[in-house]
Amino acid sequence: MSESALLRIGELSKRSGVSPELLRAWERRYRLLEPTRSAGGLRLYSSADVQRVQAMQRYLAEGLAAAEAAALATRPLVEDRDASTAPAAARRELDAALSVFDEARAHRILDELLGAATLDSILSEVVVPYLHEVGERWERGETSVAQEHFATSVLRGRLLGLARGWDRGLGPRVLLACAPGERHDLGLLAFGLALRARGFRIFYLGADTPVDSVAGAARVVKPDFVVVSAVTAEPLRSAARELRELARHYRLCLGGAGAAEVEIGALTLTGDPVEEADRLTTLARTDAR
Amino acid sequence: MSESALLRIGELSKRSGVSPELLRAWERRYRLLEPTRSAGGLRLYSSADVQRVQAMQRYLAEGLAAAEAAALATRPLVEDRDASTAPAAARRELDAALSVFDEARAHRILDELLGAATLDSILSEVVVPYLHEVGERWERGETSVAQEHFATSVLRGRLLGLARGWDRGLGPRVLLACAPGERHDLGLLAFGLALRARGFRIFYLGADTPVDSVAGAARVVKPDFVVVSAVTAEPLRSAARELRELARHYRLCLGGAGAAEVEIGALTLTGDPVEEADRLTTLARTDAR
Amino acid sequence: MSESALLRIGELSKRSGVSPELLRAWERRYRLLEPTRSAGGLRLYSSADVQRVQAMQRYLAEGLAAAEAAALATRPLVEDRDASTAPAAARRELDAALSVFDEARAHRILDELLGAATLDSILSEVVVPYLHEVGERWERGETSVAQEHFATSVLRGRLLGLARGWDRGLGPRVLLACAPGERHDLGLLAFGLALRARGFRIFYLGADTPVDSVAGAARVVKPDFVVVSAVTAEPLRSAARELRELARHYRLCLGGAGAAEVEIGALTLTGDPVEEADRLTTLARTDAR
DNA sequence: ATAGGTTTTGTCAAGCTTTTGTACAT
DNA sequence: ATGTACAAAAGCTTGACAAAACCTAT
Repeated sequence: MSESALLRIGELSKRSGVSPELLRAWERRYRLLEPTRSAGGLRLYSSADVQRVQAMQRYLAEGLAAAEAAALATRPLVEDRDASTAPAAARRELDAALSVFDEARAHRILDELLGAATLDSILSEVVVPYLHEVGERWERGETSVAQEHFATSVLRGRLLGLARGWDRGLGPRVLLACAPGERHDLGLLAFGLALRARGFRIFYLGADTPVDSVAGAARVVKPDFVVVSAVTAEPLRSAARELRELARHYRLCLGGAGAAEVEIGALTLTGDPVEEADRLTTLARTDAR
Repeated sequence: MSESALLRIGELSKRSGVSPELLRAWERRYRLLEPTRSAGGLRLYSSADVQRVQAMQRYLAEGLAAAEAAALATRPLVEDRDASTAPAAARRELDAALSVFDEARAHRILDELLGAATLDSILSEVVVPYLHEVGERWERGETSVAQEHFATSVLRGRLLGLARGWDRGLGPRVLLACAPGERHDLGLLAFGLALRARGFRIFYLGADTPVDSVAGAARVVKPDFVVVSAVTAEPLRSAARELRELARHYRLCLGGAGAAEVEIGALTLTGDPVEEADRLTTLARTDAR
Repeated sequence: MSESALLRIGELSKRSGVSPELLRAWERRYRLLEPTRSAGGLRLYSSADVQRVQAMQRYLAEGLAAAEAAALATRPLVEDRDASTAPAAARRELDAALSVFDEARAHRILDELLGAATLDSILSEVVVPYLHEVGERWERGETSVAQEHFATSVLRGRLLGLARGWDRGLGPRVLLACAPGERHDLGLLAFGLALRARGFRIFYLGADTPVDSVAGAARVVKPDFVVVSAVTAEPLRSAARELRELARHYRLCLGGAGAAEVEIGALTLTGDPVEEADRLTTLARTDAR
């Protein structure tokens, strides 16, 4: 975009789609814009002004009142740097600690993260990406099983710790299990935590659970949703028939990367645990009506 | 106890399937329920009331007369909190809670135990016997995989929670891993905790770890002891050659019931985790001299 | 989603699906919402309000009466996500619970913390700061003796529970005692726990212990380190002569804020228990060589 | 189980104010 | 370009109302 070019009000209006009158009104009422003036008194807008107008429009589109939108749009934008690079840095540090079996350091890093960020962001920006990374390295033969086991065990301990008491309360019940043969349960655990943060009650069966066993648990727990997850499609395909039967009695969702390629008429939750938790939340909300 | 959600009579009726009139009758006749009242006089039932109604229904289903059923349902559940008989009772309660997927109650029981007893005694008198019991029931086909998975997951979470940071300090280093193919890691975890309580530094790789991977980890960790464990003999036999090789470089111990029948010239730790931890402690102590 | 934006009632209504009239009714009747007002008197809702509305809807969907749902939704429950994980928040909650003598809630908070964080971080970011806070409030006369006693005894119980069996094992022995006249032992207790987490064996004599008594215990225990602690300098000064004598036979450390101003040729550990525990660990490690 | 009265809770209306985009005169 | 005016949309308060859910007592 053009850099330090100064725009007159007509041009700004054309670019932003906001009428000149309104631009002036925003300036007068909320001090949204701070144009310099030409010799003859014409307003000359800088690129900062352009950005503020765009921000203003975004906020308005979100439904904020003009006064509120303006307040946010004029707010000096900083912070970012920290918030955006911190997770990546934390992930690297975590990786370094875990790959040399330094559990204490890993815990220190996780402690700091838990103190500084929301659980959601830790899950989707540290834990899940880290798991992916480990998985890829594993495929490339760059990680030993021992390292992977160690890292997994440390993380599982932390996540299960955060999970304590996640079956209490009043929200909808969700029964979670990995498909038979599936050993990777941490993603599902992360999903469970994200759901918990949204008020669901979680019942967690963990890795490698036969479908009939899930059904048995469901009869006791009476869940509103049942989630069966797998990283590859194979475990889900093998169990397709049983899963369809399960879907007749319960609201079944298939989770994990493996769910993308399977078609058995159940909701698939393939993406980021936190986002998928949001989806399930809205689903549950509309259901409740 | 749990959250102070108070229900009105309609909701309690819906949840229990008992008509409001009957609920009021039970209250009037047997004082089964003790609802508080709203400002306007509506009954507000606590979770204790909910439980009493459920108990009442169970007793009625057993064929007791209403008066009898109510008498039993209102009786405060006597907890023989006697510390000496506690472990057995706690195990039973834990079992009951976990087999109906009641995680919150399981945690309460474990919390009380941790508050009242030493970790050693909890491990050797509650956790380990409980694991055995589950194993046996599993062999007799009395437990579903789901129940076993659920129970295991809850316990693993607690034990890993207690393990947090167990690699720090000054004691001898111990590297723990299950033999390749071995999936039962909780016994090994318990052993690790018992060792930790004696000052060892623990490095835990968990279930199903290839021996060469253990060796790789050992090169980094430089442990004073390496423990490889299995519940049956088979995984250890299959890996016998590699284990012998491992034993040439490290002080190797074989753990778990499977170790009893294997002969590869390593120290076998077949018994109770706590006792074996004591054995290893004296060994390490004499070593140090 | 959106940042610290303030919503007007229409937008909140659109987002939550609750009519403006009802939102106002909930505010009026249950004080569910606490909007700020614009200059002209329009309601401006924060994200906290949004969350309360969502919680309210969840509870309603569960079948609770509106009044009950609102009561639950207004009270920031511990179980609700990040409250439990962020140390600062946990400290506030703990404070709130203890200052109204709600022991059960305090225990719940501590349970969750123990599940979610490392003991180290709990000690240095919750327990110790909380003790400081109580101390300051006490000086300003804002806390009653009863509150302070209650809080102290609840915490002491928990910490002692964690301390169980901390004298066993292989690590260096540390004898801990408060100086004669010193009644504040919780900091020392926290220090002991941090040491224990690093593999030391702890022998704890508690508050107000005469120095010759410490010496007597030391003859039996044969500690590698003796730590005498006090919050103010006075108790240490009064006992200076005896302490010097003690330092001739044992490796003596002075702990607590009071140690800063005393000069008797012993290592002083004035800072955060966890950091000081780390210092002592490296000291012990180099010693061992 | 029914009858007759009460509480709770969502909804609506009337009358007035604030906010905000747009229009117009200078 | 500026300043004022204006009107539609959105909100505010007060008060009332009715259906659903509950109460007690017979």
